[in-house]
Amino acid sequence: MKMHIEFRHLRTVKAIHENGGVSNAADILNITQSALSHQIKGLEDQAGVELFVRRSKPMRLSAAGQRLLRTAEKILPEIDALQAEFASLRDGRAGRLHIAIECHACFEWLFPVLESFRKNWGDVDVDIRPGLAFDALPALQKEDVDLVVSSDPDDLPGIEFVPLFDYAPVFVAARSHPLAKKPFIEAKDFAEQTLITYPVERSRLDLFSQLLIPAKVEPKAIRQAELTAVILLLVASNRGVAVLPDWVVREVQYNSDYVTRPLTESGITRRLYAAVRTPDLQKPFFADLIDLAGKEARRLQST
Amino acid sequence: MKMHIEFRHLRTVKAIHENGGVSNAADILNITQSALSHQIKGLEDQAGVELFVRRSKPMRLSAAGQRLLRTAEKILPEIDALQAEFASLRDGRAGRLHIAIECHACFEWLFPVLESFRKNWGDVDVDIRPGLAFDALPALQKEDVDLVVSSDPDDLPGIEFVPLFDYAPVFVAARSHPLAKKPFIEAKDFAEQTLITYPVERSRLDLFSQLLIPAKVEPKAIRQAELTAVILLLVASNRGVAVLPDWVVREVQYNSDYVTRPLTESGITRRLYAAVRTPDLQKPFFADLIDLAGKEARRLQST
DNA sequence: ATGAAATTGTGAATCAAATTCATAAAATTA
DNA sequence: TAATTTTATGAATTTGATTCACAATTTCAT
Repeated sequence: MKMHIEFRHLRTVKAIHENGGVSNAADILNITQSALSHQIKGLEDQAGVELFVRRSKPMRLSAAGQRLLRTAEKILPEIDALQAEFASLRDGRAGRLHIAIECHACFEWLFPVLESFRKNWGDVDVDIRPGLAFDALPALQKEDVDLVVSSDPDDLPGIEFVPLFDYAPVFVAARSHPLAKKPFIEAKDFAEQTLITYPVERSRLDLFSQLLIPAKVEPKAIRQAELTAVILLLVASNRGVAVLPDWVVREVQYNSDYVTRPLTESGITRRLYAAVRTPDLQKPFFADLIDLAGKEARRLQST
Repeated sequence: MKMHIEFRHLRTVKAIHENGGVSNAADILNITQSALSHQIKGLEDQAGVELFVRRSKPMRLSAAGQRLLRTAEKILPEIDALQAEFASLRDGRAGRLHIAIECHACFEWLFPVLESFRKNWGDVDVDIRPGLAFDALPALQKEDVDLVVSSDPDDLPGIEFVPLFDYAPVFVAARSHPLAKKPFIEAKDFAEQTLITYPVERSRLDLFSQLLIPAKVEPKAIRQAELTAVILLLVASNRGVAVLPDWVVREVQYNSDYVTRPLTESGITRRLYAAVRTPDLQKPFFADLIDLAGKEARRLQST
């Protein structure tokens, strides 16, 4: 015996309870009284349980019926919420914006951006997803995430790279460090240095991809630190040197015992992109986020 | 545009997610792949939202689809639980046993009965419902409660009165009370007494219905107390006299400064009944409760 | 009380929609 | 590139929910 409870049944039971009787419920539900009668009979037959007491005329819920009502009152709002969310998802007021950041320092500017974003778009499900920094772009294609902050644009089908802002990776060392005397830093200068980096593979560090790998230079040692503040602390106390985006160093002034120098005589410039699926660019809250990100970036640059 | 999400859709989405793809899901659900394809298309059309990403071949849930999955995983167990409860309700392992007690002192023996009952019948929803002591029998007929403990059997259609045990309402007074000298108490003895009773209408007190109303005797004063222990306390300190079931006085020996005397020379005997709806008598846990109640009553009587 | 009104139940007919069948189209794997 | 797997589609079929018409109860009013 297979039982087939459907939403229709839950709505019926709820309506009968709230309006006292099948006839009234039928009016409310825009359906025939006969239909409800058949419906209830079918449900009771299949459940093998009496859902209503028929002693008195406007019939009432039995104990089992009341149990069913409890479930109905738990489930129906859940579905209504879902419908509402789909509706506002259709007209662009709601959506999901799960962000993966390849650029390890980007928390710094992303956080304030998301704060103001949430004020405008309360129905958008915002999240930052760390831990998948490696293959973020495949995840973007698979809709596991919705936006990737990256500085390595790639020509992928269905993926758009929107420029956010430019920055310069700069050399950071303690004021007392020998290299602090140089006006700019070159690849070979790193050969004898202990380098402090974020704990990511070197191909995704600007210093390596732009300078050291092409020049085939290897630092004397590499030490890794998770947090920007810790890196700067280590640098200031002369445990090594680092390369960080200029705006990071400018923003996080925990300590002034270090100096910054450009990389190479002309300086290196990098560009940060927001990678999104092409159709998502139409969605208003994506446009708004990218707009906000640009503003925040400009604010940081001018500090 | 009317959208029609059904349980079928929730199960489909869940199956596609868990088995990776429509084909596998179709096998699991014992349905054609074609049916699922149509089903999904219909759902996406009506919801106006893309539920799946079709870039790669075993197709995957989109962001919106994942939202739907969350609801599915919340709702489906709810329905499964309901079905399970109906199933065990069918074969008599589960049910509801909401008890109304007209007899105010009956908490005393009912509580230990329910304690052991719960051990045998964990799936039965047991409750004592105070506050509707007045029209408990109509509530029984309407299935608002399932058992009424009463000492006034009535010939109602569909209601059965099962005898539980006999008891004698006895007179209780302080040892120093003048009436303590009498071997038994008569109606006229109450004329000059302050009577302490439970706070219920007098027609439902044994003393009035069996003795005072027929004899047209009115006590000098009436004072009400909620708890048996308090009544006995008041009696012991000579604030008045009371009439209580014999087993209550025997059980609750808070204080030995009072004596009991029979009402009338021959004593009054009353019988307590469990009123239930006739069909419920077939249910095994009803039989068990009545059995347990009898045992407990006998235990009390022999104390 | 007794007819009138309202409420619920039932079988046959109807109608809507879910599923199947038979293929095609597209993607993945060997 | 062929073979296999996965998904999509249109027409036919089947399922089952709803309506219609009317019967059976119960409640309400006078």
